[in-house]
Amino acid sequence: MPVAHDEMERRVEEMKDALRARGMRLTHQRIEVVREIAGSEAHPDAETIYRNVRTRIPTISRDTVYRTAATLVELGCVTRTTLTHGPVRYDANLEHHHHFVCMRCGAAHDIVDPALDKVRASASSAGIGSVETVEVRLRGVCTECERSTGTTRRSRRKT
Amino acid sequence: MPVAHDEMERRVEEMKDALRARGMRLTHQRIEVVREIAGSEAHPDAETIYRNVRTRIPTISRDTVYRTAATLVELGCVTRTTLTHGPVRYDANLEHHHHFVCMRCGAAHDIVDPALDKVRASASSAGIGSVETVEVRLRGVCTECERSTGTTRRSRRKT
DNA sequence: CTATGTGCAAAGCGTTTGCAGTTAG
DNA sequence: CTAACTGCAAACGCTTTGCACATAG
Repeated sequence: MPVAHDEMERRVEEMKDALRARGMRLTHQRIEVVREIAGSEAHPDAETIYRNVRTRIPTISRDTVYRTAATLVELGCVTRTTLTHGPVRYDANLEHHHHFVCMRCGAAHDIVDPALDKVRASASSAGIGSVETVEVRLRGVCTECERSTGTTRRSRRKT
Repeated sequence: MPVAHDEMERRVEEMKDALRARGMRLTHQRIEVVREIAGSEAHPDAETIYRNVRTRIPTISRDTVYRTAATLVELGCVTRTTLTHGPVRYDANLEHHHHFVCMRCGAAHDIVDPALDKVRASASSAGIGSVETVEVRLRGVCTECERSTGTTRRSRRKT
């Protein structure tokens, strides 16, 4: 499921501004990687970004994807997360949200739920440290995989 | 913080039984890896297990650690988790629990809190899939790192 | 004894890095 | 123009695998 057009454009402009503010050049490679990350809700990994951008810039290299993604993370425009084992995945949704991860296909869905946001470090965490963020991770089987029992969409290790 | 002696012995016996039940041999290498995983609450990675077991069996190889850990995961005695970026970490605590992860040193603490267990898939997740497990991840700075501001205990990438 | 497990070394995957040529500003 | 960026290839860290020897049962 792609990000709504307006939201995507907003994100793209924000990232471009951040790059410019750092005095970094807006090369067409960078712009396409930015568009790819900003426009996806699937928390894509570097390989997926690379594959998709390659349809537009066939000469782009994986290195540029990795470097641009790392830059966006540094700039705070994107977060890296390890939702599944295997490659790091990039998330352009900066709103506070939670995740549902399919144990069969590895697909990830954002979950925005004010009820989950209430989960706060309670007495149990006292003495352990100071909590800065709370993320709820739901694991299960996505509706798509439930329908096609047995078949896996992508070969990604579960958990 | 090590696991309580009795609990550790219970876990060790459970794992040995599971290995026997599968017709697998209880080699001294396997037993030491089992003891190491069962006795740690720190969610150690393969390298840490390897380093510690090596003090008892100097000739053990990393491969055996990986293989034994993989076997224990298959047998359901241990779970693999990626709490931080970097190496997979093993968790011998099968009780339902949550995690606090220090963003500075990467240390992980188990959190058992019935209040957190109440977090359930609410309306928001409807239509996404069927939820099987819920894990709450708290991120922040552990008390130890708060005390020694600036210094990091271990060099592990945060988040 | 003999099937299983071990250590070794080599390969695998995802990712990072040094370099020389390329390009945005 | 020239500093910044790219693509390449090589290196990296973590993990898995094929093989011949070693050992638990």
